[in-house]
Amino acid sequence: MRARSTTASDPTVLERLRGAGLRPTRQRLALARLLFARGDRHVTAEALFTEAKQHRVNLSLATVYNALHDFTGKGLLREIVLDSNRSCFDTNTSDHHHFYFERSGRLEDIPAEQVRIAALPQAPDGASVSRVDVIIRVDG
Amino acid sequence: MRARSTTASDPTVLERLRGAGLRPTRQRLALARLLFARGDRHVTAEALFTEAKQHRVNLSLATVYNALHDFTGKGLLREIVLDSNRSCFDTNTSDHHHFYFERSGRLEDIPAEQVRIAALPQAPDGASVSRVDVIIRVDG
DNA sequence: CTTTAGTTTAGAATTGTTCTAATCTACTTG
DNA sequence: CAAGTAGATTAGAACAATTCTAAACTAAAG
Ligand SMILES: [Mn+2]
Ligand SMILES: [Mn+2]
Ligand SMILES: [Zn+2]
Ligand SMILES: [Zn+2]
Repeated sequence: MRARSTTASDPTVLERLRGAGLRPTRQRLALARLLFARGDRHVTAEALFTEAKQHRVNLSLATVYNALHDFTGKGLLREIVLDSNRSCFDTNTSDHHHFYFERSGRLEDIPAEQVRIAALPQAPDGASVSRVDVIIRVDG
Repeated sequence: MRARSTTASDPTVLERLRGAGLRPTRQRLALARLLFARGDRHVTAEALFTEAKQHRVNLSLATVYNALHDFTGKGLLREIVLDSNRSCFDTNTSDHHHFYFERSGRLEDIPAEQVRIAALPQAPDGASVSRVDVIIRVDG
């Protein structure tokens, strides 16, 4: 990992943070790299913190929480609640749902098209639906 | 509250506990009365504890947690996860879904018939779906 | 540069929940 | 009924996840 190399993938991550109106600090850049480097991910604050340490990124757990919340606030991440006592952040912010493997705690995406909601009771006056979460809990 | 009055509604609650294979202790009876007395409810451990205190029912928070988990284990309640950091128990154990009013934190039932799931990616080999949760998050 | 508003940090504090070990009690048996 | 016992309750300690605090830092603006 040698020092803090400004690799080829950085410009993208940097633009991403700037575009969201977030200062591209060393810590945020490092976390954004870990989060968005490859494909969609579902992470926990603690897991991301551990991963950062493994990559020799020095930051505090508080910063990981700050970043996850800031990213979520700017729409770069989405928070998923599965298990009280542990929140999970999803790098896939498009409309989709989840399989939740209760045994392993793993999450797997389900494309939005595969789920169709037939009808809905009137979302009460002046109330707008902000999101529909479908979580399919699986034993295996 | 004058002693532990065996009111008219007790027999039902008592049978309910016995039927589930749970000893009808004073604390469980009191909590079951609060929970099942009228219509479906969504409660938090802390909220139920507060409610019990208001009704001059003396028990500890640990007992509330124990009871909620025991009841859930026996199928008398169902646990809903909405908000990391707070689990919520539902006295309606039939198949149904929820509106979640993010502002107020209130939950409202949606009958199962009103939601239809079109298709599902193969629930991986040997894995069985234990439950499908649909949570419609509403702003209002 | 200098300034400043936003960010990070360590550690303390809070919150929700679970655990422990002692005490109690509902129910069985005699 | 009178033990006896498995199961339940309890206070308080312990834990784990998360948030807060206030001081030190730093990106970006001037
Ligand atoms: Mn976590
Ligand atoms: Mn917690
Ligand atoms: Zn996802
Ligand atoms: Zn419900």
